[in-house]
Amino acid sequence: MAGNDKVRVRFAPSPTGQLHIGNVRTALFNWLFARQKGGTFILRIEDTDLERSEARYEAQLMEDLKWLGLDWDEGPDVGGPYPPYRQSDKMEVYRGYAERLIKEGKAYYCFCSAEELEHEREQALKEQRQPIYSGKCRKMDPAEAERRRAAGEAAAIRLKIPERPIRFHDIVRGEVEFSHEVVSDPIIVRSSGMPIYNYVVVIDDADMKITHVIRGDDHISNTPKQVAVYEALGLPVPEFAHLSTILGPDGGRLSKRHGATSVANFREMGILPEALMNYLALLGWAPSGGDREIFPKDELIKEFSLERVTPSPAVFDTEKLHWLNRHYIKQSRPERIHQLGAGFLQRAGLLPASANGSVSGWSNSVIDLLAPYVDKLDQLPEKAKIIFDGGATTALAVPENAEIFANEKARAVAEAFAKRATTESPLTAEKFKAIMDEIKAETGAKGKDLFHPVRIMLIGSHSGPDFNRLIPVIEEGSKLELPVHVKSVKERTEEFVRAL
RNA sequence: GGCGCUAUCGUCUAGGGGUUAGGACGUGAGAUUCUCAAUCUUAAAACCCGGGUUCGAUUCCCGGUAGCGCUACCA
Repeated sequence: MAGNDKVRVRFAPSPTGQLHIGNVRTALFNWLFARQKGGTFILRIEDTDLERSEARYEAQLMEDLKWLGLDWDEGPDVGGPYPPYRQSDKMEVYRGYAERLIKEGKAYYCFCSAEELEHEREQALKEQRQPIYSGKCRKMDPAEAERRRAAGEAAAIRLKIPERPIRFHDIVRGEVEFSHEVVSDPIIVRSSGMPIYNYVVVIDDADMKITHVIRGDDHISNTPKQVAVYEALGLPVPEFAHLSTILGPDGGRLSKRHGATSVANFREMGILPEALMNYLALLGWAPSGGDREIFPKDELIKEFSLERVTPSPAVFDTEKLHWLNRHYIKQSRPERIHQLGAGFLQRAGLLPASANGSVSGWSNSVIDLLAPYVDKLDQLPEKAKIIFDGGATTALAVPENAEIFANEKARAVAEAFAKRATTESPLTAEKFKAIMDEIKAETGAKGKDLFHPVRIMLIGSHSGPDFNRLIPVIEEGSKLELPVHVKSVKERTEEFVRAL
């Protein structure tokens, strides 16, 4: 590969399901590499597996990539100089190349039936031999093969693997070598006429002038077959970079049993795209020095380098993702968090589907109050219980709270507060402060002894947001027409005193 | 089974023939705050095992072990 060629990379997913986090990481590394080098990032849809491919997944996948902030320069939707960008639209091309390989004696027809092959395979395994193709049809006279084909016999097409080691260069792993003895003559076209992935991927990459194939390391064992296809076709072999696998906390492949695995999952959880991007970039890559964690998109493009990608597999760490997400929530423009947060509260049935002026203004202050407490935005409804539930009546059922009220002084504080709060309604932050000063003087309680009982009365817990911000939110909410009534300070206090 | 890839704190990683092996998440402690969260300070925490090369290996080489992947007319 000439070093000064313009970088062209691709992300080539199969539309067979939700976009997995491992695949997105592959997309991200391709994209970062392209953007940094001023190259081209291509989206190609690999749908030769007609059985499993679905159009809706293709649309979903593009949406997910866009959400994350990845854009492509060429693809099935935007076109480009080397169409088509969907394999199912390209069958004739694959067929043409296959015929050429046969004519040149680099591939041959194979008439072995699936049952026959399966039997051979089992036999080989039983005898502890390498389960590779016997090469039976490889020796067949081409004229004989043509006769059988003309007679209507179905045949797959196999590529002849040359009898020498196959080597390729991998940016992440260095030189990789496979003995030809472990590589079967691969089928490149099924007897049905449908070409096979290991074959079409090469043709597509070559046609699209891909310079760097960056993909998951589950493809590493397929690479010698693909290199053989490049060589048979006389096409330049690109650079490879095989990215390590993302593992679950138990060391197994990250899968559904570990929880969220698709981009859609993370979006629905209220993970911000920039947090996910930052986190994913740090999985298997680190900047020189390795002492920096926060990387917004632009910084990532600037700092990223394929040479610094780690070859070892990485365990997905939700805690660290959450840490980054909290960081980006704080960094975000408030309006953005207001909008996203309101969506979560609406879906939880806490806010009306369409909020008018005063409700949406209030919703914003609720979100401002609670957002600093969440790892991800879908925790907002749970945190909002202090506003919507109040918890005054159930508060004493919590042993920790009951213990606090076992103290005479705490009861005195509660009663003193109730006396004033029920007459001063609605309560403001200023009046609240004045009341607390009075109670402090009257009961002699201060610090935790003073504030804990009051907080428990109001939100059912001795810890929570600053009173100065909490009180106005409660009082304002109590005046609004909402799907779930927000109890005023007065209501909460009265209810609590009755329960005491 | 064969082949391949991988191996630094619990996790993500930096580093590299001689280092107090660095940072981050998480965890513990402290400061601050009415409380919690946040923030700041601080502590504990790692070079898989065995050989070889070397004056000296965690670092280079070989082997083992473990994990993962591939071993399809799936992608």
